[in-house]
Amino acid sequence: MSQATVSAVINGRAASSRIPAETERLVKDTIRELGYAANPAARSLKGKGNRLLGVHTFEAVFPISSRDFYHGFLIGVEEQAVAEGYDLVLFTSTEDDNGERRLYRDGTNRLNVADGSVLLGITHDHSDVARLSRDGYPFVHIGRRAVSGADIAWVSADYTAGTRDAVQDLIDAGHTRIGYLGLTDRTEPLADREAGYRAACAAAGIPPLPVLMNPHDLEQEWFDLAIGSGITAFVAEEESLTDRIAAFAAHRALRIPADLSVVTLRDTSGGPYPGTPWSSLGIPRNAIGRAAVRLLVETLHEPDTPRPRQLLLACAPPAPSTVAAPPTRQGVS
Amino acid sequence: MSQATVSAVINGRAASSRIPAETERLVKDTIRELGYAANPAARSLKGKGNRLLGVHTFEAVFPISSRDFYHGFLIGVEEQAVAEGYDLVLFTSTEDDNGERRLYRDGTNRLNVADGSVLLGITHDHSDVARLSRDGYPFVHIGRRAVSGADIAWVSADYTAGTRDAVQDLIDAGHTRIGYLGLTDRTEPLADREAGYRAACAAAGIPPLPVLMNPHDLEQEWFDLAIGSGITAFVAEEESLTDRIAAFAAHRALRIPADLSVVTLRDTSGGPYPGTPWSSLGIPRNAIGRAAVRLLVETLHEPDTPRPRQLLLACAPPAPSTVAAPPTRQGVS
DNA sequence: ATGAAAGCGCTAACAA
DNA sequence: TTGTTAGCGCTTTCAT
Repeated sequence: MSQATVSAVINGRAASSRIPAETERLVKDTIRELGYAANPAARSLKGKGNRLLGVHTFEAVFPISSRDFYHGFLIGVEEQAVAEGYDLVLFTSTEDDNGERRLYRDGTNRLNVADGSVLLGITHDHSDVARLSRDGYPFVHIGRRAVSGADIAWVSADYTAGTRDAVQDLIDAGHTRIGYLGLTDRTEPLADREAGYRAACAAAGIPPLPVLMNPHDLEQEWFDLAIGSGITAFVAEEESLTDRIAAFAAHRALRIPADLSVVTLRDTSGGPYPGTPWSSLGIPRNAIGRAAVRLLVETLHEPDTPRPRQLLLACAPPAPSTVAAPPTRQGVS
Repeated sequence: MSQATVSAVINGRAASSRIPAETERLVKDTIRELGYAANPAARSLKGKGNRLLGVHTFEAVFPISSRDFYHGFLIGVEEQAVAEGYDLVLFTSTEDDNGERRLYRDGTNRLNVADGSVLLGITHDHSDVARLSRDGYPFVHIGRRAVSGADIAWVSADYTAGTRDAVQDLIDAGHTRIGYLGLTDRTEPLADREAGYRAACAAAGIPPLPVLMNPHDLEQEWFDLAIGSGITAFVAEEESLTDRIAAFAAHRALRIPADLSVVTLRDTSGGPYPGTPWSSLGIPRNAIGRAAVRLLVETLHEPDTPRPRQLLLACAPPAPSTVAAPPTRQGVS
């Protein structure tokens, strides 16, 4: 009984290697008795992979801790990893001295310990991702990421369609002047939302009214002007923005949604009043996480099979909690 | 410039290998330029370790998902792993056909991919753990685990002292007949709690009144008997048990804690009434998780340094929400 | 049907 | 100061 025989048995190649059933049983029994366990490092050195999937978050978060934007994705990633029989590596150690999470550090690409990785989070430094792609390392990004010169695999919510439909609903409800509130930081997912807004406006022939500002720069004066100009609904990229609106509206005794409709484009638990959650675009985090892992594993198993490398998953439409028909204008009706 | 030179530079042995600073810079620059990354499988084959710490949960839970008993431990584990510069492997794939999570499966000990592992959860099958210990694999168990013939490293809350003190507080409040409610399943952590209860009773010279039953076997009749026998306080191992007590007490119009004091020995978010949480023993989950990783990493770095391999961390004493002085008996005062 | 041997990419001892 | 070389434990091809 040689090394080769044992290897064949362990790898289920007993039959194809024409090893007699008796020998196979003997090997298995001996393995059990001795407590032998194949060294994963050695087999992975031989190019067999180690059934490890990495998870890398660009922002410095503890992936496990719950109250986090990324947590929902992670659950999906984990569920699918279990289903595929992979274990998960949480890359938590990749923070460099500047507090940024890097993929490469002093020559060692940490991700390499895993057969493939799921990347999530925003980074403005696309160079690491580009390099990863150049190096041929298998990865899937959660969230659309455009990196010039590289065909990045990603899975994202369809923010464009989701926003378009949400704005369309406002239009259907009778709104004709709909404000769009965006952050100054234009990452892909935010640009997608804005594009959806513009598409809906264009289709309905109403004017796009986008404002890109950081929440703390928004002033009551700006709000009063907007309302004065006839805006009856706001669509905002984030809760931090809608929260400002809620405050401004309260100052002017405007009720949400009776006097003003508000939709946020990232799902939240908060709302303008206790018990009233914001109407918000639902992000299918779990499904995205699962899809990312599925895509990654497929790529790992059959690298050469052509397959779509970018996946868009539909958003859940906003509940109508802070959306209503525009108020009937006094003196107009 | 040879392989050895590069290796020395990467491993920070440039100085000790007396490699000129110029060569070192050249190597580093080239590394950066080429995007070279040392193969972690190969270095770990060479016995260098791969800075991966495993996390294995015996119960079939998704380690990441939050509302879980284990989540608090996991956060601690993760925080300390980050601090020590290790990445985490979540072993999610170790479920066998019977739905049990095994350490060994068809000859391959999955844990071996990580330099060491943190184990958590209850298993009645100690054989895997015993074998792991015999094989010399470095691991730390979260929760006390007694495995005959093996000196298991573990970190646990000091349930014995915590329970003792909690019962002592009841005694100090004037209770002299204190019921103990336990599950029929006697795992180490539960046995520890019971021991603490018995110790407090013995010290105060009051009778220990333990009852071991599953929640659904507890009947109103039993409760009435207990109250009739003069019991004025219950200490229970779990919320499922105190919930039964709350129901029984409600049937007899007994108020908690005015008529009956109740303490649970595992922290919970629930309580007998909305807004009233159970007085419960606080488990320092985060600290336990951190301590486990610290112990594991110490063992990894200095296997031969003698150190305590079992750690007990103090519990937080119960808040007084469902604890009060016993009612003054009618006709006695 | 089984065994011998090469080599995966690295590290470290040693030779030059 | 740098290069050569022998493994680490496994898989796999080829010879027996």
